[in-house]
Amino acid sequence: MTRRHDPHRRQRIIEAAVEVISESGLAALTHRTAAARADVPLGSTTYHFLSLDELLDAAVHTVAERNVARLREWALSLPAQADLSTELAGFIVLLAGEHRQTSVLAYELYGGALRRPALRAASTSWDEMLTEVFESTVDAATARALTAMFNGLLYQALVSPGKPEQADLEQVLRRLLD
Amino acid sequence: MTRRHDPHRRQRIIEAAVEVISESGLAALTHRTAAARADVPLGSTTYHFLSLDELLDAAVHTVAERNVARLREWALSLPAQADLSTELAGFIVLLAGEHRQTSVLAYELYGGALRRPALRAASTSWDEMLTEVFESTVDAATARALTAMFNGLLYQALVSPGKPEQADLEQVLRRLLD
DNA sequence: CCGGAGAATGTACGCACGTACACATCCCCG
DNA sequence: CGGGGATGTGTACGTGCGTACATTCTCCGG
Repeated sequence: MTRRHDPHRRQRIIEAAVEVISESGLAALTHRTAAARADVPLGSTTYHFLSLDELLDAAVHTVAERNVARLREWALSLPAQADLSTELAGFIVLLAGEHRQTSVLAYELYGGALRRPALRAASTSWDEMLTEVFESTVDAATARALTAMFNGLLYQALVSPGKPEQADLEQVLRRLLD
Repeated sequence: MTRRHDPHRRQRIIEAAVEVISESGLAALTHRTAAARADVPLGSTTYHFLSLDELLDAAVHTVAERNVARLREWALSLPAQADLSTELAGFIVLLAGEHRQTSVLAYELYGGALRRPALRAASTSWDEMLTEVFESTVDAATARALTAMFNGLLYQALVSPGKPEQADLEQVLRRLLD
């Protein structure tokens, strides 16, 4: 039962922390919730992470990396002659639906980054990747506009009850892209 | 010294709570911080508010009302033939500069609203007022696009160090509005 | 003018938290 | 193969929190 030797203990704790903040939010992460989730004793989390902030940083960094990776994959999977408005509207629907939990956490991080510099890298890397992706298709100013608009639309989709309508989103995006 | 009778005690506590969350964030609001800020004993906050959530709700409601009022005032002060891109860029600079504290709180509320339904009304009312203002100038879909973009741009301005450049913002906004 | 209802106060309780630390265990290398 | 450093564990301490509540005070209506 007791896993006395566990070479991946540290990584497992980070993974547990990611699960906790994904499901229950940043405020829910404590040494105890992470330890319970990872099925390790309390002392283990304080041994591997000198402070709770250090654990939070590791978890947030992991989440940010995965978000950016997902975005990159999506961009690479786009058809060559794709209509950006259609594709982006579909991506928003996907992120607000199937990947809702991750997206909610992303915008919770957004809000938190305004007061906690440690979280800033996560939101910045997301914005930079968005702009980078868009700049391969449109000019720099439009890419910046699109990044801002994408974030605004995705947030609205997340905060509103019910599924967003892809057709509506597409129409709105066309105001900028057509 | 002891103010045994105070007809506006409840309102003063709400005001203190607004100050606390404006300066130090949502997480900083406790019965004790609010009481200290209002210069009343701890028992006073628990007497006037059955729970901390009730106090938080009152404070958030107050903040949301003021934000919406400021937005309405700004809209009414616009010159008749104003260029919307220029004016909006200036408004973003103003909100990210002089009114930074309030704006930071607004987007902290945005993030929090995703997990705490009690905060949702605050972010929703802001979005609705924005869209309402824009619809007096542009069509509905553009207004929605502009609301999303405005929020995205203002957030970026808040999270980035240094003052945003009004000319840059204006150029980005023109991608949608021209 | 006085009594009671509402307002105000101070204290206390129980809980969850971050962190520290003494002790147990394990692996690896000399 | 044995010892030492890294790893793992359980417990305890101090703090700040939300909340409850008995007590004191203040005002005002009859």
